[in-house]
Amino acid sequence: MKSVRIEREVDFSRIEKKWQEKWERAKIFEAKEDKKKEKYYVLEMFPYPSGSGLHMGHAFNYTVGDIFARFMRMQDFNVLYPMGYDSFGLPAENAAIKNNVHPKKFTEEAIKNFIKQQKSLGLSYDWSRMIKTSDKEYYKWNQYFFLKFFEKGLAYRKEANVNWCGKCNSVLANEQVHNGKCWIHKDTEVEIKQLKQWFIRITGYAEELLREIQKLDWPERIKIMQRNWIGKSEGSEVDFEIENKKNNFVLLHGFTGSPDKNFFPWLKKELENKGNKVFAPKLPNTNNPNINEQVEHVLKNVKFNENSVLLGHSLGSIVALKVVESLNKPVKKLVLAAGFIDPTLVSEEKPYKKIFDWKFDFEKIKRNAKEIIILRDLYDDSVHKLQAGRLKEKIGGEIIDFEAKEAHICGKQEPVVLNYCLEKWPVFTTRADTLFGVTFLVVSAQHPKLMGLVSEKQKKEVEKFLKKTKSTKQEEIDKMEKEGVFTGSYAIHPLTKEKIPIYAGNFVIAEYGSGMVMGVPAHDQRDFEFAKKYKLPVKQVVQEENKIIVIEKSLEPAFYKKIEEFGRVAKKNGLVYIYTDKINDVFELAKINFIDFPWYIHSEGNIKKIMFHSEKEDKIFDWSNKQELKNTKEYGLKIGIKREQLDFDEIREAYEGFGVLVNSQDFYGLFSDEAKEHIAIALQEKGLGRKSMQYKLRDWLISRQRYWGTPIPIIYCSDCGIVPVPEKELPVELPENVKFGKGNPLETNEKFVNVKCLKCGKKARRETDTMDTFVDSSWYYLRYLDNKNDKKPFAPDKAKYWMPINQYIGGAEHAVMHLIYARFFTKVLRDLGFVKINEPFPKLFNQGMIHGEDGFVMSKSRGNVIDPIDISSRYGADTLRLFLISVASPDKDIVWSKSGVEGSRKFLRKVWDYFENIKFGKISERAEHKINKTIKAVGDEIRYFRYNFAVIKIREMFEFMISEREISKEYLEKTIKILSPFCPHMAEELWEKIGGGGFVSLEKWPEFDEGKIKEEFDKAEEIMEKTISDVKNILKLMKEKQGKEGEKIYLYVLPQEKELYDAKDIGSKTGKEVKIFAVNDKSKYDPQGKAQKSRAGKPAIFVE
RNA sequence: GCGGGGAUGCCGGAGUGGUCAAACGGGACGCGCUCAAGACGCGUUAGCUCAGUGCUUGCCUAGGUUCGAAUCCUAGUCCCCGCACCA
Repeated sequence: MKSVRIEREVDFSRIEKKWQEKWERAKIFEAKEDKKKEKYYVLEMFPYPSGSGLHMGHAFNYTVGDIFARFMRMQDFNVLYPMGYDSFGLPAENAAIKNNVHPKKFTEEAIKNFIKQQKSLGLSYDWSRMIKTSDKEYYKWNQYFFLKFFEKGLAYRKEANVNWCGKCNSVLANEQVHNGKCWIHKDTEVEIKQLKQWFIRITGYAEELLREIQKLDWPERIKIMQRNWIGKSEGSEVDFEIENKKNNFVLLHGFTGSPDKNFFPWLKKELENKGNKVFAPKLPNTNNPNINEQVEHVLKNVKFNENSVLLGHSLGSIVALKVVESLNKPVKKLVLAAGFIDPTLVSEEKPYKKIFDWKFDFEKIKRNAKEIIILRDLYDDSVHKLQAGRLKEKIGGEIIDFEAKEAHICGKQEPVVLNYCLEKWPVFTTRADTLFGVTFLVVSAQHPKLMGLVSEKQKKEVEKFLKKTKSTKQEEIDKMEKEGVFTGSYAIHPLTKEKIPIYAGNFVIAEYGSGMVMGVPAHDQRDFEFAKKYKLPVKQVVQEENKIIVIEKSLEPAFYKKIEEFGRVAKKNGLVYIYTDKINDVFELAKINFIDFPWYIHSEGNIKKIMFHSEKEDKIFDWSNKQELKNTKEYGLKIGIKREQLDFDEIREAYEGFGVLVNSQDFYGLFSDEAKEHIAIALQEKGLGRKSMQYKLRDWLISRQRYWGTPIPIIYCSDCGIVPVPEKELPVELPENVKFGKGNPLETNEKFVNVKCLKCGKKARRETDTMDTFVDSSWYYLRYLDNKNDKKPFAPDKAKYWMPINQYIGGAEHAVMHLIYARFFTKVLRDLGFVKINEPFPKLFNQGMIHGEDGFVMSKSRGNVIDPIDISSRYGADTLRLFLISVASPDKDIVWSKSGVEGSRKFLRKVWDYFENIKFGKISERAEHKINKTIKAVGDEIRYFRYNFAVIKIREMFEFMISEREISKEYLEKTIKILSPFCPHMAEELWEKIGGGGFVSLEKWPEFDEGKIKEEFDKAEEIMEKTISDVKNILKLMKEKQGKEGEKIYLYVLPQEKELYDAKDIGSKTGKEVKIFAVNDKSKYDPQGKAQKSRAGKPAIFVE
C-alpha cells in the first residue's frame, strides 16, 4: 500500500489548551484527605517568582515532579501535588528601587506570569492549595513561629561578628556566604561587621541533624555536603590557666567571717604568689551586718575596672552581687561561693533573713559581669541546694558542683575556689596526643576578649597588628603567611606547668571552639610555619613509626601471633598494619614461615603482597614486583633513625601523622589514639579539661535589613527591654506606603517604627529588620496542607495525614541552606507539638542542571538561554517535556539540543499518525508480549526516576506497533495510559479519540500480564533482524562482486524454527521476493545445496 | 589542602566480569518514495576482509588480577562540584 502523504501539522497548542482547561474545570487534581486511600505527597521546591518568568531549570524540575505525581496518581495513591511561591526577597525590592514599582505589585505580576506559564506546561498541581509567602496570611505564621521559638529560647538577639553584603545592604547567614562572597552577588566581598542581630539556635539541633542524615534517602553528595556543613569534630577541651598580672581580685567574706578566716588567707596568698593584686576588705559589722553599709564600704575602698574579679563567699556573695549591680562598668568575673538569693528558700530561723531586701536588677548584673561562676558545695548545711539553680535562672553563668573541704565551703584551703578564681581559657583540640608539644597559644585577632590579655608593654604592637589585620581582606589573609603578635601574657600548661606565650593571630577563627588554639609546631604544618617565623621552640612529642602493611587475608594466625612480638599490630580495611622498628626481623620471620620469599608467592601461596611503607619517601612498595623489591631493601636499611632533636635546618615540615608518644611524661610510648583518650581522662580528673565536640555549624542569623520580608515581631522599650508582640496582635503587617532608596525603608517609616510598649505603655521602637526568606521556605510544605486556616498555621491532623513528603524534588543548590533549615524547623515544630515527624523530606531527588547548546550552564550573560515557553509554544509542551527527560537520566546535567527537541517532536508525530490510521482488530501475540513487557518496565523505570529508559521503551513499543497490522482497543488503551504521565495532553486527546471516556489522567495504571511476556518473541525478532541483515549483506556483495542484482531469496530453516520467520516481513524490508523452506522439505528449490549449511537460529541463504 | 563525582564511538548518553564493536536519541552519509523535498520509510556510521564468515584495533593513560575486563585492583593524568586557615 502506498502511504498517503498528508501534510498534517498537528495543532499541539490547541490540544494542550483544550485539556488544560478541561482539567481545570473538572478540578481533577485537587486532593482531599481520604483515610481509605494511601496518601502520597509529591513536592517540588517552590520557586522565587522572578520577573523574567520560568526558566528551563524550572521546566525540568516541574516536569520531573509532574511525571512522578501523575504516575503515582495512576497507581491509585491519593496524591497531593501543590505549588506555591517563595515571594519575599531581594530582587523584588531592588526592582522596586530601580523601576519605581512597589515590590508587592511587582511580585503579584511575576506570580501571575509564573502560574500562566506553569499551567501551559500541563503540570497537574492542585492549584486550590497555592500559597504565597508574601501574603500576610502566610507570614503571620512566620511571626507566630518566631514567638514560639523566642519563648523556647531558640530565637535570641546578640551582638556578633556578622557577614555583611554591601549590595544586599544586609547581613547574611553563614550558609549564604560562599568563598567569602555573597551567594547572590558573587562578585561582592562580604564584610564582617559587629551588629546586634537575631539568631535562631540551630546549633542546639546539630547533633540530631547530623545523626539523622544517614536515615535519609537522598543523593549521597547532598548528604555529604550537609555532614561537612555541620562539621562535627571530636576532640578535647584543655583548660589553660592564664597568667594575667592585670587582674584585681576582690575577696568578700560572709556572715560572721573575716579576711582572716576560712580559706581567705590561703587564697589571698596563692593569688598574690601568681603576681595578682588582691583586695580583701574587712566588711563592717560582721556579726550584725547591714548589706547596704557593707556595699558602700566596698565601693569606697576598692576601685573596680574591667580587670576586676569579685569573689563572694556566703553573704559576701550577696554583697558582691549588690556591688556589681551598682557599678556602671562591667567587671571581668564574678565568683559566687555558697551564695544564696531566693528568699523563699531561706528558713525563718536564719538570722540573715531580714538583712536585706532581696531585690536585684538581674539584667544589670548580667550586663556588668562578663563571666559568672556559681560554686555549689554538694554537702552544704546552710544553703539550700536549689539556690544555685534559681540564681542561674536569673543571671546565667555556670554552676560548678563539688565537694568542699568543709561544708559550706569553709575549709582552710579550697582548691576549687582558687581554680575558678583564676582566669582560664579552654582550648579545643582534636590532637590531645600532642598536648606536650604545645609551645605557644594563639588567640583570634577578632576575639572580643583579646585586649584583656594584652599587657601594657605589648599594647602598641598588638594594636598595630590589629589595625593591619582589619585592613586586609579575608581572601588575602587566607593566602598570606600566617601572622601574629605576642600579647605579653602567658598561659600555664595544665600538665607540665610550663609558661607558654600567648600570641594573637590572624588565622584563628574567633567563633570556632573558644577562639584560641594551641600551637604544636612539631605536628602541625601551620603551627610549624608560625613557629619558624617567630622563632618559637619546636618540641617533638609524636614519633612516626615504621610500618609494614599486609593484606589481612594472607596472614596465617600463627604468623600473625609472632608478628605481634615485634610491635603493635592493627587491622583496618582488610589490611594489617605492623608498627615496628624491627623491619628486618619481620622479613626474616616471613622467610622462615614461607619457604620462599613472600613476594614470589602470588597466586598459589597465602601471602599475596607485603607492602612496606617508607618514612623517607611517602611511598608504598609492592613486594610482588621484583624491581620494587630491590628498592625496598635499600630503603629498609635507612629506617629506624630516631629524630630526637629537631631544628629548622634539618626539618622542613611538621609530622602530622600519628605515631608513638615521646617527651610526654607518663604518656610516653602510647600510640596517638590511645594517648588522646588517656590525656583527656587525666585532664578531666584534674578538672583541667574534658572530651568535647565541636561543630562548624553556627546559629542561623535571620535578621535582614530589608523591607520585602516578614517583620520580626519584637518591640524595644527602653524600660522593659525586648518585648515580643503578643500572638493576638499578629500579624505585624508590612506597611505598604514606604519610601525606597537608602537603606531599609522600614526604618524611616515613623508610623511603623514608633509604637507604645506593650508592657508599660511608654514610647518604644519596633524592630525594623525582617526575616531571612529561608524562614518562609522552612515550613511552606506544611501550609499547603491547610492553606486557608486562619486560626492555626495548619491543622495537626492534616499534617498527620499528609506528612512527611514522600518525594521531594529540587536542585542541589539548596544542599546546605533550605534543606538544613527546613529539617531543623521540622524538628523544632515536632518538639513544640505541631507535627509528629522527625524529617520533612525522607526522600529527595536532585534533578540535573540544564546547559546551553554551547555546553555551559544557561545564563543570560552567556546568552545561551532557551526559554521553555518559547519551546512549548513552538513544539508543544509534550514535546518539551519528552525532550527534557529523554536526553539523559534526570539526575544528570543535560545539554540543550535543538535537533534533540525536533527528534522528540518527530516521535510524537509518529504516534499521532499511528492513531490517525489505526485499525482495530485482533492483537497479535507478539504485540501482547511487547506491550506487557513495556508496561512492566516503564513502571519500574519511573519509580526509580529513570525516565530516559521509560521513554526508550515506550518509543520501541510504538515503533513496533506501527509495523503491526491491527490492534485491540484494550491494548491500545494501555499504551495511551503509559504514555500519559510523560505527554499528558496528547494522551488525553488520543484517549478521547479512541473513545476511552473520562480523563486518561485519572485512569489506573495498566496491569501487565506476566503470562503474555514470552521471551521467544524477542529471540525471534533478533533472529529476523540478523537474517535480514545477512540477506542485505549478500545482496550488496553480489552487486559489488558479481555486478548482479539479486532477485529472489531462498531461506532454508530448521523445521521447528519455521514459525519464527516471516517471508513477507523480510520481503518488505529487502524489497525482494522471499521464499522459506524447511530443510527437510523435499520439494524445496535449492540449486546450490545451501540448505545443509542451515543451523539453529541461523538459516542458510541462497540468492539468485 | 580536604571531601565527593566523572572521563565511553562524530555528538548527547546507556552499560559495571562473558550474552558488547557497545542500548537509545541526535548528527552525517547512502538508498527508497517523490517534479522536488526541510516530510516519510529503509539502511550504513573503527579498520581490514568476505555470499551472510573471519581477523585486528577499541570504552582517559600505564600496569595488574582473571580462562575472559568498558566493567575488578594499583598508580597516574585531566575535568566538574562542594568545603576550605575548623585547631
